[in-house]
Amino acid sequence: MNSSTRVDEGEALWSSRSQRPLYEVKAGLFKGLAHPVRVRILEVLAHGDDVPVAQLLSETGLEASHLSQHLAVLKRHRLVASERRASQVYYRLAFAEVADLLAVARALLTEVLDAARTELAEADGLPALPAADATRS
Amino acid sequence: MNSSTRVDEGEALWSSRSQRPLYEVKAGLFKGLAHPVRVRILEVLAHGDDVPVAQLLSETGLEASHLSQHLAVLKRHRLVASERRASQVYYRLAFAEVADLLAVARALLTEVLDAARTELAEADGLPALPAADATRS
DNA sequence: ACGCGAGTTGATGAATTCATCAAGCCATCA
DNA sequence: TGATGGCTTGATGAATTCATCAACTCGCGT
Repeated sequence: MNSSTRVDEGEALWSSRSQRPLYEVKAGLFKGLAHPVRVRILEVLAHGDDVPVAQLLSETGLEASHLSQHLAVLKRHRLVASERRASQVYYRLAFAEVADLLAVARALLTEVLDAARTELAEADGLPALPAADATRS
Repeated sequence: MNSSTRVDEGEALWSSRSQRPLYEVKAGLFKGLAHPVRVRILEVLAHGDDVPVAQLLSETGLEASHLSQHLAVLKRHRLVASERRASQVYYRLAFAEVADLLAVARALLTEVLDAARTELAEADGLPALPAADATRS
């Protein structure tokens, strides 16, 4: 990756004057979502609002620092927001659209996986299976 | 393009029996989208259907092999499909949902960028600017 | 003030992804 | 058939992202 043009990581998505082409910004957004742990976190947040880190910790079974790093990435991308109340920190999606994005992604995935399954079946001359539903998660 | 430990890349999204947790698959999808060039390509494809490589080549100004590599990534993720007619190769989105995803991403981005802009303005005690519209691309 | 629990930050080596350059295929045309 | 345009594939070093550990900050109870 071209080092001179690099303006990323630190500012992640927005880059002050936003003179950056939108497709770069968009790619940055996807990069922020491009990790299993982060997707998991967002999905948990998409369900219950204002989730304490402790809960994320137990639901994901991750080590605190590891989880925290990913939360930091999500925060840099402004996909989540956090608030400290008493001794605990609570996280939530920064925008409802984040949940929308996950939903659309799931819809697309359903298509893709389904098509792939069908293709494989055809290739093997097998009948298509009843297709497991991807309604949840 | 390593080969030993790699379980990814080759199968990208679906992994045969799909016993892989959905959030991993989803992360894989986002990974496939996580690059400026690939976003650009998808946006071009989202507009005109059945685009010849030559057009992508000129619209992006990329070197042929570079473009091709990204097209290959998109194809592995099954986001695009290609077809060879005579001497040229044509690409198109594999599913309409891909365009949906891009659209939702743009909507989210609008929110994020807008919020960020507002925040910055407030921090500087400046009045919010008229906000450039991100309707296109 | 001291000790802790709850999280976050920093540093570092390992694993991935990128960009580039050199070859390699496939049609089409001379 | 040999040459060419139009793409794709492979290989490799450079740049990034990840996972892990250790150190550190913030509140709260004693």
